[in-house]
Order: sequence, then structure tokens, then C-alpha cells
Amino acid sequence: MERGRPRAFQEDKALDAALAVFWRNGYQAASLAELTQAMGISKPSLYTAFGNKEQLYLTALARYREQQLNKHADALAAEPDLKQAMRVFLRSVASMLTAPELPGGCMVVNSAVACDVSALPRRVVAAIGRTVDQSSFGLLKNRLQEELQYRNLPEDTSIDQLADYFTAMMCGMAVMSKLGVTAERLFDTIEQALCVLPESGKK
Amino acid sequence: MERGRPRAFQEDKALDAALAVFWRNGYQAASLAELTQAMGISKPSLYTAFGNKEQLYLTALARYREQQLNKHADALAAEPDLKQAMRVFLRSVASMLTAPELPGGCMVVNSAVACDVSALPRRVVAAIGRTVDQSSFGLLKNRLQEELQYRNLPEDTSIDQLADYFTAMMCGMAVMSKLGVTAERLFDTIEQALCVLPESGKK
DNA sequence: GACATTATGTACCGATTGGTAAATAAACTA
DNA sequence: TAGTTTATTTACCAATCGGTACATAATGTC
Repeated sequence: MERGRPRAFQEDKALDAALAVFWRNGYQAASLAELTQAMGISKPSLYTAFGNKEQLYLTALARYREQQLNKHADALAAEPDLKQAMRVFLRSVASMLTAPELPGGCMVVNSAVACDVSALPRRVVAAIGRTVDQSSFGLLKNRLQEELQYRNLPEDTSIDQLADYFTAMMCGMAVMSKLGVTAERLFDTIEQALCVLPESGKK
Repeated sequence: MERGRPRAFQEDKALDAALAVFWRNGYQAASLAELTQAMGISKPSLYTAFGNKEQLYLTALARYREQQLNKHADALAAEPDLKQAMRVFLRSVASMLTAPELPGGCMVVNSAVACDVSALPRRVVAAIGRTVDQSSFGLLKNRLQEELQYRNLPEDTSIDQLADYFTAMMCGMAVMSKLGVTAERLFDTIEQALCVLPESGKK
């Protein structure tokens, strides 16, 4: 089947290592030296297997979405009650942000804020925007829209406004976690944030 | 008075230019080449006048605090009603974050999230932490404490929790502004955030 | 065995990083 | 005028940046 000399490393293991570096440092500050060292491969191996730094980042971001962000989306979808769903969702995020075995904060936020957007490759900027919309703003908007239709939210509720609010909350927690705030404090912050939602007992 | 050859540039003008570069790019991504070009001076001039990159950053951060963050603090202090005070404070911040003539976002957030904290000079990390505490968390905590003493907040209100909540809100807006969210949307987000506070009519 | 194909290690590329040595220029004081 | 002090210009430093040329090694096919 496979022609030529086989890979001496496992691609997904190496990708996980690259993901950790990008997650911790963002796009720019992640150097090829740090990447290759973490991945345990040489630069030529990296380029034959993953293209270049930009493509490696995009691949790592996709993996981040699959194995991290989707987890939170699943938690949201699994809970029928809106307020409780938002609670599990935000707690899932907060736990990731502060998990000691993870690089810290949110990979998307870390990358987006790191530097002038004009200093990042166009595709990287586009992928970051798409991820925010897909895994936070758009995701919440869909759920809130459903709840509105089922009359679980006041009629005059602005869905966009509420989705913006919770997206901002998540971004804020991502920054706070980078500043050393603990999971417990983030959990308290979440309870405060949930005050804007009506109580579970309908309407 | 002044001994030796006089400066051929205005220090505060150059510092403002440096501030803009650090504000837009954070600490690491701001290169000496971009800094010197924006400041209109040569590298040796920069070093004789400001020390090195680290000291220049610390000086620029102090200026950022003086001419930007203190403005918001003044707006907060000038308003007697808590909810209205928080409103003008957050709006003042949101306006800065999205002002087209400014570099975009918050200098502190941009720097803090940019990369692994261990990649930044110790003093830079310390100064960032101090600024957050002084211009957001600590500032809000003091005001909220006062309001609690004057019985303008429920007795069982957790001041720390509320200060964390609004600090997270601000950090979140800083990220959102970097993602291209407009001032109007941030203003709507602020109104949502203010829901956690009791109405002006006492207690 | 020879050949085509793919991966790896070594060694390198030009460009950029933060920072500086040395010479010169402009002000003051003596 | 001479000497001191500080600023500027030019040129440079070692280290690192992202990326690659080239030779070699390991596989499958013929």
C-alpha cells in the first residue's frame, strides 16, 4: 500500500504536541524550534508531513475544535433546561481554561489577541473567526433561538445580544485564566453571569 | 542646566508612538524595528533615552494607565448611582476598545494573553498583574464595598465575586473588539451585564 | 538485484531578532 | 579655545526566525 520509507513518528501524537505549543503561545510566538522539539521531529519531517507553519496551525486548530470545543458543545446539547445547559457549558469551558495538564486559556483567544491581525496570515485570521462563530456565538445563538421558539425566554429577548453577552463572558474567562484566576473563581463568575437568564420554572 | 547635546526628539511624543506599537502588538510581537520607526528615532537613541525594550514597555504601560485607564476610573467615581456608574465606566472602556484612532483592544489584555507568561520578563508580568488589579478588580471592589456599606447592595452580596464578574466582562469585551465587534454591540452586551445589579431605586 | 518513492539527518539559506561599539556632533563649562 | 558631557549616526554583533538543498536511508515494486 504505502510507498516509500514509512514515517518514524505518529502523526497524531506529533500534532497533539504542536497543538499544545500553539495553544500556549499563539501563532506568532510559537517558533519552529519549539514546535519541532515538542513534536520530537526535525524541520524537514515537519514540512513533508504538515506543509508549513501556517498549515500546521490550521490542522492543529481543527484538532482543537474536535477534541476540545466540541466537548463543550455536546455538554450544552445534552442538557434540556436552558439555564442548566448554559451552566454545564460554561463550566466545561472554565474547566478546560484552568486545567493544569492543559496549556492554559483558550487557543483561539490566545491567537486572536496576540498581535495585530494584519501580522497573521489571512487564512489563520479567517479560521479563528470561523471557530469563534461556530463554537460560541453561532452555537449559542441556535440554542437560544430554539428556546425562544419554545417560549422559554421572554418574547422580546434579543438573541444576538444574549449570544454576544455569553461569548464575551467566555472570552473574559479565557483572559482571566491566563492571569492566574482559579477554576473556583470562574465558577462563581459563571453563576453571576447566569443571573440574566430566567429561572428554570418556565417563562 | 542641561549638560551635553540636547535630544533631537520629544520624549513624550516618542513614548506615545511606542505605546501605540505595544498596545497593538503586545510585548513580544513588538519589534525594535517597528518601535524605532514609529518613534522616529534610532536604536541607540532609544536605548539612551528609555533603557531597553523591557523598560520602554513598562514606561509605556504607565502612560497607558495615566492617560487611558484613569479616565475610566474617573468616570466611575463621578457617578453617584452604582448601576449608572458601572454603565458609564463600562461604556468608557468599550469606547476605548473600539476607537478607530486607537490601536484596538486593551493593551494589558493584548500583552497578557499573547504568549506563555514564562516567555515574558518577570517585571512585565508583574506590572500587568498590578495594572489589572489597580484599574479593574481592585477599583471595582472598593466601589462595591462602599455601596454595600451604604446598603445599596443586598447584604449577602459577594464583593469579590461581583468584581471578578465585571473584570471578566471587560476582558471579554477587549477580546471581542479585537475580533471586530462594534461599539454598539459592546454597549448592548454591557446592558445585559448590568442586569445582575439591583435597580437604582435603593436596596 | 535495480529502481522508484518517500522520510530522515545535516547543514545551510537570507532575513530578522534584541542589543552595542565606535566615531562624530552638539551642547555646556572652564 | 580646550575639555566634558550627552546624543546621534553608522555599522556591526551573536542568536534566532521560517524554510530548504542535498545526501542518505528505508520501504515497495519490478
